[in-house]
Amino acid sequence: MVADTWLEQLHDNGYRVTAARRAVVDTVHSSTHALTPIEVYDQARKKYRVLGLVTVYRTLEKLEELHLIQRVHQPQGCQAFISAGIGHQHLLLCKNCGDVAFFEGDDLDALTASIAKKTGYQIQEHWLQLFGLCGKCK
Amino acid sequence: MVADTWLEQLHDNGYRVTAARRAVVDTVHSSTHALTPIEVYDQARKKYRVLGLVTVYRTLEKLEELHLIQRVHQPQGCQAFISAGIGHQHLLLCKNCGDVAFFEGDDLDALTASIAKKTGYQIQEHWLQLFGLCGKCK
DNA sequence: TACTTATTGAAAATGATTTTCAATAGCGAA
DNA sequence: TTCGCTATTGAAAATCATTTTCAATAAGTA
Repeated sequence: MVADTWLEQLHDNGYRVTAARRAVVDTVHSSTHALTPIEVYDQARKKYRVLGLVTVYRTLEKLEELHLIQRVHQPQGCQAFISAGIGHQHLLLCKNCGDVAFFEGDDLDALTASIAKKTGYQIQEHWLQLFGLCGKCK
Repeated sequence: MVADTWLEQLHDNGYRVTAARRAVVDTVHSSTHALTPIEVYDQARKKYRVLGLVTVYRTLEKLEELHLIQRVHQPQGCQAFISAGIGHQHLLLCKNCGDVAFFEGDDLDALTASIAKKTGYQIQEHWLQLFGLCGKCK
């Protein structure tokens, strides 16, 4: 299971690898949908019955801190999480089924330079997210 | 006061123009920072003492519905609102002082075409937000 | 001016998230 | 392998933001 990398990261950062964390990590790692804490809880409990919702919150917090997962912002809410991807990536969300695709290769240098000039801001970061319909839903 | 436009819009859409709504509209309309409901409440109460927090929530809801304000997504949270701007605009936020600038003229057609081809998605919308330091803070 | 009814603020209800706490279990050291 | 320290656990309680309920009030039209 590739989720092992996440467990290693937890361990390497001084966190213990427990059955509860394994269930949460497996669930989030393997999902192509952004999951809310409750959704993670429901799915992870199939793997580890006695899991508590509190532990889901605490584990998501640590995974986010280690940049292994990221919060997904959507019109309906911003409580869902998905894998952080590797390197500088952005998200593309299917408005119909909620599936998430990653992409990279956004070159916004020309745009940010122009905006910096116009606004007088020094631009440091950008958030870019696309919405549409995935191959199956369109 | 230019906020009159927003009051007119409320009125034209069948909503009544009340002292409470005037206070909320004035506050949000004149702010260059994204404000949370509580922040709006605190500021608007200086203009209208008996204002209730519930009315702030209800008024923000209507302003958003009329596309006069928009929700601002940030790492610290997504409860803040700011004027919606006019036409297709994006936000540029100062990480230091929280000031918000608007910009337009993002041409992402080439990017979205390329992403669409790679991912098989049909792209419909994009969210773009920049972070940096404003002229004063940099 | 009068009347209809949208709007109000307070209090209660809800829902999500966080804290508290005693019991348990990881995992490094011996 | 066993031991012991202490991070982690789940349940319950606490907190925080937001929404609903409701009777009193006031906007705006007739």
